[in-house]
Amino acid sequence: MHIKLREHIEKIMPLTDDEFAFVAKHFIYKKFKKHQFMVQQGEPVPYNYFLLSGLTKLVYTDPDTDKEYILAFAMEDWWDNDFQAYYTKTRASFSMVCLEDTQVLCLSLDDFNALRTGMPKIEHFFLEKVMWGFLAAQRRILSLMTSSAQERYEQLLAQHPSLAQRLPKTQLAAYLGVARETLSRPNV
Amino acid sequence: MHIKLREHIEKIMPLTDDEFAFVAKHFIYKKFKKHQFMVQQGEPVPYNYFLLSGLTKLVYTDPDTDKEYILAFAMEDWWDNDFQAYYTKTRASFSMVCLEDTQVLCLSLDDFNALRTGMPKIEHFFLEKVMWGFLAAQRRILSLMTSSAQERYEQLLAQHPSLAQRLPKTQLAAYLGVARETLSRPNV
DNA sequence: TGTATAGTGTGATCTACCTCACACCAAAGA
DNA sequence: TCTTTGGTGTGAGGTAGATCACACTATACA
Repeated sequence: MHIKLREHIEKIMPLTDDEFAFVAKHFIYKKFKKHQFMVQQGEPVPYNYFLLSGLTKLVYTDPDTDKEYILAFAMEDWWDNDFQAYYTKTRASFSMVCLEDTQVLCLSLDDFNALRTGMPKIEHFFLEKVMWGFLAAQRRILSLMTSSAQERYEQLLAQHPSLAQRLPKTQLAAYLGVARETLSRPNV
Repeated sequence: MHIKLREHIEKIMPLTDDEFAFVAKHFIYKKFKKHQFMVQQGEPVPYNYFLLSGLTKLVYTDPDTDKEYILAFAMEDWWDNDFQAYYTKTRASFSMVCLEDTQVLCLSLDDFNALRTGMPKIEHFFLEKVMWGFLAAQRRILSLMTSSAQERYEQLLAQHPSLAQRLPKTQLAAYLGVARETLSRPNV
């Protein structure tokens, strides 16, 4: 079951068996059902999550309007979390919700820090991960500023066709920051 | 002159004199005049930049409309760049332009990699930096989705009053993704 | 097997914001 | 000193897209 984690890490940084054993023992396995909340807005965030299977969303719910804004989706082989709350041991600003049954490997902050100090190589891996996450976020900011709703929808369909198939339009709209109805309107 | 870099790094990770000497020798000093392009859209990006003083913008210019979209500002004690182009040795998608006379320390990609491998501790520093950059980007995405132009303007004034004073409204508007005129309209 | 519940399309308003256009003022450079 | 350039406010008109409302279909559940 941890084999997926190993493959995932070794895409960036090869590990000896001993090294991976050291990494693996810091993770614990959990499974969640569709609709379950892995992280709840307003609650502490004890773990960081690496998805083995399934599909999750990271979502901010406006307390006044109850409108949902989706910051990220995650599926197999992705990390997902309210990283800020996790990393600063504060309460979650977002919820992380299962859109399908989901299996994860969990990493507590203490274990994360133990990994970082006990095995400097792992910092290389996470630096790489976070850097690409940052660049993706920057592209999304640019896309929000430069592109129309329709264009952003088409970009999403082109870049993540699998996501678009697994998710209802309501969820895609909440990710794109547009009204659900807009995605059905005649294309200009 | 490198003292600012040392202070900057040591906010996150203390260094011995030897360690810092090793770090410092990978950087070279440069200065630029207001209006100079440190990075040019379409050109290679040989360096990463740590600002000692001054003010820069990272900007995407739409080739068709010539409209500017500002991804980031940077001032003293910040890093700024088209990181993707830098890191992948591809051509810049953005330009980096001086809005004031600016002094920087430059780090080539080879030197960056030499630092990372020669001194694993430095990965810790960059991981920390990039993580906070990622979280800031995520907050900006959320703000673009949830908040009106006026609200985003007020958030900016509240969070970065110094920036707002040093910059014309045209630049702030290009950062917020709104028309310049909107920032002058009666506040709702 | 029937009844909720989720997902989708479509029409009719409404509005925040863009665009264009122009006037005014301040700072910069010849 | 004059002239250019950069920055700002304000009006009028246009539009992408939000919002509200409803009908239709498919899936889940008792």
